Amino acid sequence: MMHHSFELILANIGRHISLTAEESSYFTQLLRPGHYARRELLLMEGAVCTDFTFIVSGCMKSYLLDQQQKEHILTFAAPDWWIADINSFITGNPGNLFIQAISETHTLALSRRNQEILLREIPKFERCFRILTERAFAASLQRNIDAMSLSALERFEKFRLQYPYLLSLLSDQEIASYIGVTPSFFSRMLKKHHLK
Amino acid sequence: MMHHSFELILANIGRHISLTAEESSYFTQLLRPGHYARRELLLMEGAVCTDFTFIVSGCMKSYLLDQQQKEHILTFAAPDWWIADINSFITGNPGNLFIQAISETHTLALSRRNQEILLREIPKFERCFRILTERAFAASLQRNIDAMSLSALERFEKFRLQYPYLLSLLSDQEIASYIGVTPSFFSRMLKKHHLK
DNA sequence: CGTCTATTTGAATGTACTCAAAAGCGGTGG
DNA sequence: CCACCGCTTTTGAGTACATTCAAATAGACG
Repeated sequence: MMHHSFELILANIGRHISLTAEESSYFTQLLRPGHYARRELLLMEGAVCTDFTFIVSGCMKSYLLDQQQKEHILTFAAPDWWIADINSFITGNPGNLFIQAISETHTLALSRRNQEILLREIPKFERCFRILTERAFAASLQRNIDAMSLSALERFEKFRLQYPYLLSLLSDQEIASYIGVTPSFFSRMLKKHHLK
Repeated sequence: MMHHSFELILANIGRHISLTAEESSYFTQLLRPGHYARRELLLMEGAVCTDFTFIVSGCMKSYLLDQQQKEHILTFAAPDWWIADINSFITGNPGNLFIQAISETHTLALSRRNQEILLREIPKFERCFRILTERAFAASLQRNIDAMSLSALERFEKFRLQYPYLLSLLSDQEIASYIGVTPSFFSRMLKKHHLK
C-alpha cells in the first residue's frame, strides 16, 4: 500500500536537490496526508488555495466553470505530479478553480505556511520549487501553442501519445473538455477517424 | 536616455528580494546589454535559447511558425518584463520559438551560465526567479483558461483592457495572432462591433 | 430490472477560415 | 511632388470546423 510512505515524493524532490536524512524528515513532517474519494472536491471555486498538493496515488483534475456552467479542464495530475490553483496560492486571493479527485486519491499537502517555513529552514528548496515551477510553466506554454496551432484531432492525438496512462482513467467528456471541444463533437471525431 | 542604467531591472528584482549595494553591482555585472532594431531577431527557431532577457525599453514578441508557416504569437514583452524560450532555456535543447523586436528595443541579457553563477553566489536569487516564474506561470494558465472559455471578441476585450500600452505598438495582424484569429476575421470583428 | 449518467446521433446553426481581390497607407526615388 | 512599390487592412464569396439543442442509445450500478 505505502500510500503515506514518502518514497515517491522524496524521489520527486531528489530529482532536483539532494537532501540529508534529517532534511528529508524535516520536510516530510511538514506534509499533511490526505485521502479523497472519487469525485470528492479538494478545492472549490471562490476558496483560497492554501496547499500545494502532491499526488501519491489516484488522479485529480483542476477545472473552471464558465458563465454557462460549462466545465473546462485546465490540468490533470497523475501520481508523482503536483496540483494547485497557482494564482490563488501565490496571491492568497480566492481562486476560480475547482480541484476534484477523478479516482480514489492519496495526497500529500504542503501548506503555504509550511512552505514558507521549509524555504526559511532549508533554502535549497527554493531551487526545487523554482525548477518544478519552470517545468510546469513550460508545459503550460506548450499547451497554449497547441491550442493555437493544432486542430482538435491533432490535439487529441498528441494527448493520447503524451498521457497514455490518463486515457484509461478519464471519461470521454473529460478528454473532450481538456482538448477544448464538446462531447458530441469529440464523439463524432472519434467515429470519423475510426479511433474507437 | 539611461537605456543601460540598471534602475529598472533593480527595481524589478527589488520587488521580490532585497539586495545590498555590493550584491546589486555583482548582479548587474553579469548582465549583457543589447540593442535591437525594429524587426531584428533575438532568437531563431532551431537555436538554443541561452539567455533570460529583460526589456529595458521597446517591445518584443515570441512566436512560432506552424506547418503552414503561419505565425502564432505566444507572448509580448513590454519594458520591465522578461522574455525567453523557457523550454529551450531550461533544457538546453534547440527551441521552436522566434523572438523578435517589435520596435527599437534595449535589453539586458542574463545568460544561463551567468544565472548559474548568480544563483551559486547569491542564493536568494533562487527565490526571485521562483517568484518571477510563478507569476509567468499563472499568467500562462490564465491564457489557457481564456482560450478555452472565451470567444474571440471577449479575448480581444480582455487584451485591450489588460495591455492598453501594447495596443498602440502592435499591428492588427499581431493582435489577431495573439488572440488566435486570422487578420481578416479580426478586421470583420472590429467592424461588426464598431471597435474602430 | 430500473435509474442515472455517459455517449451517440440528427438537424440546424454559428463562428471562424480560406482564397482572392481591392483598397489604403507609408516610404522611396525620379 | 507625384508615381510606384510593398505591406497591411478590408471586403466578398464560399466553406469547414465545431456548436447547440434535443432525442435516442448504451453502459454502469444498486
